[in-house]
Amino acid sequence: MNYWLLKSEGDCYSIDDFKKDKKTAWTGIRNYQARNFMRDSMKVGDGVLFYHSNANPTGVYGVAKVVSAPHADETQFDIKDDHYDPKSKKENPTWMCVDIGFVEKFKEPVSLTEMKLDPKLEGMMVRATGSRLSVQPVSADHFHYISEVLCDTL
DNA sequence: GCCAACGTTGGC
DNA sequence: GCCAACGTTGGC
Repeated sequence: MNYWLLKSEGDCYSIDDFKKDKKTAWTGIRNYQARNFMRDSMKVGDGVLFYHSNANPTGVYGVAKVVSAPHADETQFDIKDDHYDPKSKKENPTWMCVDIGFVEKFKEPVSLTEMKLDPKLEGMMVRATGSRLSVQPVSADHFHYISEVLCDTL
């Protein structure tokens, strides 16, 4: 079982939208490294930290889980979609996504500031400056620490 | 809104 | 294949 951190901009798709939807296809990822993680390494049941960038505060807002195998991201074929990719072919889609299911929303978000200050989270990818990757692997220890310890002790 | 860091593009 | 120019991300 693997663990991940997925980034979303708060005004684009928020944790409240997600809570309402219960389940969503994680579309619009147009970065090869992020795609490769979804395509090659994500499995049904994997744990996901739901992260908001450009939010106040920036940080982890809740937990989700992977609920589908990787499949083609349909937005790449939709000419009206912002993420339309004219180079991608139906027979051989460039971009893949997975579906994720809502698990919980934290009472208070675990802020990036807090995560950066906590020695237990040393080495976490999201702490690195210039870490723009929107799909990041997270260690089991870091996942459990954030979703079971930090979010309850605020 | 600013700007640093990063990814992608395209000329050569 | 190099690298400069450009566009985007994301913290502040």
